[in-house]
Amino acid sequence: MPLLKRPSAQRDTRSPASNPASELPHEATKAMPIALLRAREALMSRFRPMLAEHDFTSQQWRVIRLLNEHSTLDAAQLAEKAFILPPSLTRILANLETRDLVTRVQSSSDRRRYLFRLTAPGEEAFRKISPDRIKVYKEIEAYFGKEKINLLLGLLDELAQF
Amino acid sequence: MPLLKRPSAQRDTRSPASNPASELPHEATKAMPIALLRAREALMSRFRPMLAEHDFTSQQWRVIRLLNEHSTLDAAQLAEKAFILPPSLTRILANLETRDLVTRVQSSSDRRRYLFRLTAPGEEAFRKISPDRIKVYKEIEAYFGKEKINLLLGLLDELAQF
DNA sequence: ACAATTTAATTAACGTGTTAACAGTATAAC
DNA sequence: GTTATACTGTTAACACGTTAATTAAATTGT
Repeated sequence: MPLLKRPSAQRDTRSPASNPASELPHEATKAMPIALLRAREALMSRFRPMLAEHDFTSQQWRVIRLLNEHSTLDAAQLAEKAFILPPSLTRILANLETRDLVTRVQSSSDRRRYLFRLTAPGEEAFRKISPDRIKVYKEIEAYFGKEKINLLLGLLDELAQF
Repeated sequence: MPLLKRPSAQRDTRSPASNPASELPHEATKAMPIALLRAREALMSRFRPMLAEHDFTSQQWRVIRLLNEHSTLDAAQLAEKAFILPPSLTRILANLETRDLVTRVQSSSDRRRYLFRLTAPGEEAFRKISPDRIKVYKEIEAYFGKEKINLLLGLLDELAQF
């Protein structure tokens, strides 16, 4: 991997075609967003087919999984933990309610808020998929190794605080 | 809007005593997909506002940037380099053509193929945005450091080959 | 108490992600 | 040369991402 050579590259607003691409200062940084995308896709491509067999998208599954862990959450908590924006979450929850996998109860202390929880079929769906999911986790760990995973996670967390 | 908070890895559905922490096997791996998402969002949240000022989405911009680097590409090459699926790319190119930023020419050797290139206004748009973009790259590097960026990139590339 | 502000969730509008199916063209098999 | 197969880009249908505006309820300031 090429390291940066000279700190005096000031006029690189010019076309990159006139400059050897590998020595441009921000070559690595420029590749980061897509590298993150590709890495994520490598993982998701393993989960998606197995979720699709049970008619779940990865986002729907994230909500199911969180409700299984915490039993009741309001929309704001779900949005934060699942990293899903409120408008998307509204649609996802409407979908899951229609399928009787999730129910909502209006909070009595703050009537703007709704508390969501899994129904019995929702819990059942979670238990049914969990083994497949764990199998994929094991494959990832076998390929990549737990130390690298933790190293990568640390870097990602630090970058996320930018 | 969403504040950052460490995911508290706590499962209270079973007694942890029967399963020591070292045997909670996939805690880290489980967090990877969202960690990748959060890291990417930290970056994109810097680029999006500045692109929006020029009426570009990040995907549209990726296409513009690639056409600036390679001058002519067909749809398959664009899809691969920009990591955008063909149906999305079709819509993006239609949008950019409507705005006279990109033109297409049917390949004479293979008439299924279309070669895309920037128009003069397209090149102008690229040059206009580039300085802002480079400023963000520098901020990222100042925060994170080039060594960590390259370390992270290496890990991401390796994970992407899973 | 009451108006102004803030907050939780939703709706609207548009662009993209994802899968499946399709039309037109090129290549391979025969 | 005709048929079968594979490939390129597109369309269709649905779900999610993103921003702005909206509704209803809580909180603050006075």
